[in-house]
Amino acid sequence: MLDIKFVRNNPQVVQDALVKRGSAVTLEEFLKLDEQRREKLFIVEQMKNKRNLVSEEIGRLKKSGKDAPEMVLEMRELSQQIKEIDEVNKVLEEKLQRILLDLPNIPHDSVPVGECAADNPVVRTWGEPRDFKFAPKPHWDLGEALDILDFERGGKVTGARFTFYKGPGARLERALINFMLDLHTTQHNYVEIFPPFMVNRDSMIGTGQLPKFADDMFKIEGLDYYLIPTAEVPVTNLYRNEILEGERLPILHCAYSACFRAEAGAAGRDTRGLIRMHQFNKVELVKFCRPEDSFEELEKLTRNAERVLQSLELPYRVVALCTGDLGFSAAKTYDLEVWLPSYQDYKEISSCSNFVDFQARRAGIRFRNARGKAQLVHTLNGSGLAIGRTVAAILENFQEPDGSVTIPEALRPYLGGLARIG
RNA sequence: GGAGAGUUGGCCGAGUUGGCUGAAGGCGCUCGCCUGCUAAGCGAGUAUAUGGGCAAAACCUGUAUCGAGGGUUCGAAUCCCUCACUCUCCGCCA
Repeated sequence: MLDIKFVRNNPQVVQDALVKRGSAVTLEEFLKLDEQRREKLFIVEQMKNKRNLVSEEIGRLKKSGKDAPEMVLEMRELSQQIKEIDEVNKVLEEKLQRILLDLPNIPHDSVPVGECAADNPVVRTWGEPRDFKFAPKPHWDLGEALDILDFERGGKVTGARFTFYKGPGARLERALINFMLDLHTTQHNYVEIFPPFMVNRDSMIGTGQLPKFADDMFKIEGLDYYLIPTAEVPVTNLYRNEILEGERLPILHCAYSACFRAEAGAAGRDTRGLIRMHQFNKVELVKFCRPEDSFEELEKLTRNAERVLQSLELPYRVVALCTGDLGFSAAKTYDLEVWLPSYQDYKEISSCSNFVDFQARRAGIRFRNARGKAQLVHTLNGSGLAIGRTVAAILENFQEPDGSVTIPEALRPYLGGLARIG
């Protein structure tokens, strides 16, 4: 959420940002409502001031044994008027709040201007896509042939975009989770969190999923709880409505969680394999830091996520999301894209973002600055990494002509020394 | 699921015959004084949000906030209703 005062005083800056994002939203309605609200607020607060003063006076008179029926009568009427204006104001406030909650973050100055993913500049590339001397298979074929992935039964037992991992496949998934958590906790100083996989509405609003993206989420029937689309939600909301001691910053957390996404609007995309599932596993990195440090922390966080791909010897590239492709809450985002032979392309496996104070304002996450004043923190997060897509990348990039798959060296200790599947 | 108790400032904890209580007292913290050092002592300060003064900072000022929402009242931390959460006992369960 943007600062209401900032929007009020810099409407053109906000409007320009909306245009750069490719949004057609205008601020006219907001500015009009805001003006109305402040006008009414000023009036009603003066009325309340009068009521407070007169009520005190009535109290004093009563204490000294006197009565003041005409004052009571007058105040009764005033209170009625206050109530009416308060109701009007409440409606105005709700409208304003809704508009504010639906406004996306302002892209940072360093974000390239562009319309869509095709405009995302490549920042750097690591590793070389392997030159296969045979026709490489897609991971879904490899997985089924090796009997480690079972999409068909996933469909039977639950539905489309669900799968079973089996035998060494299941262990590979588990190994990757442990490998990544160990890497980030022991090498990068993140403190591990194991979060709830369901959260309440306030948490979803805090990180920006609600109210705008309700269709992307699975909601628990009969409760105001949602399955988390990423561990970012529970972990960022850990400190919702708290004022943190400044010395604690930056706070670094990593968390494994299952992630649940409705994938509304993704019908027909990535229908085969592990790439786009309703349920997938992910290790997430989350940071809370001082405003002045956040862009440097984003660079570090991105490097931390890259380290996973490097350790697994998976070729990848880093792209900077352009203004048109930037997520709703983000001020700046780097995507890590891993090479997938089946796509003959790089495919997103991690998204690392700086949200500046956008989430912190929604979630009320603050710290005490040097002057002892409460100030909003900056929040960041990034996948470190998506597990399912990592499995896909390993299967495809490390496949052998006979259909077996070599396990990257770094991962073998987590598989009891296993060097090859199949 | 059944029964009971509770939810006040960074923390502890007063306040339940409604009326200068944004909130006593204590602890903690900050600054100052004092002091060979430390400790103790003394003094002052110490919430957040949102409006106005003003374009902004400092500052001044209004309003709101005692789990959340609603009600009664001239006036609610205090009375009433609904909900959430925490704790204890019972039941059930991994």
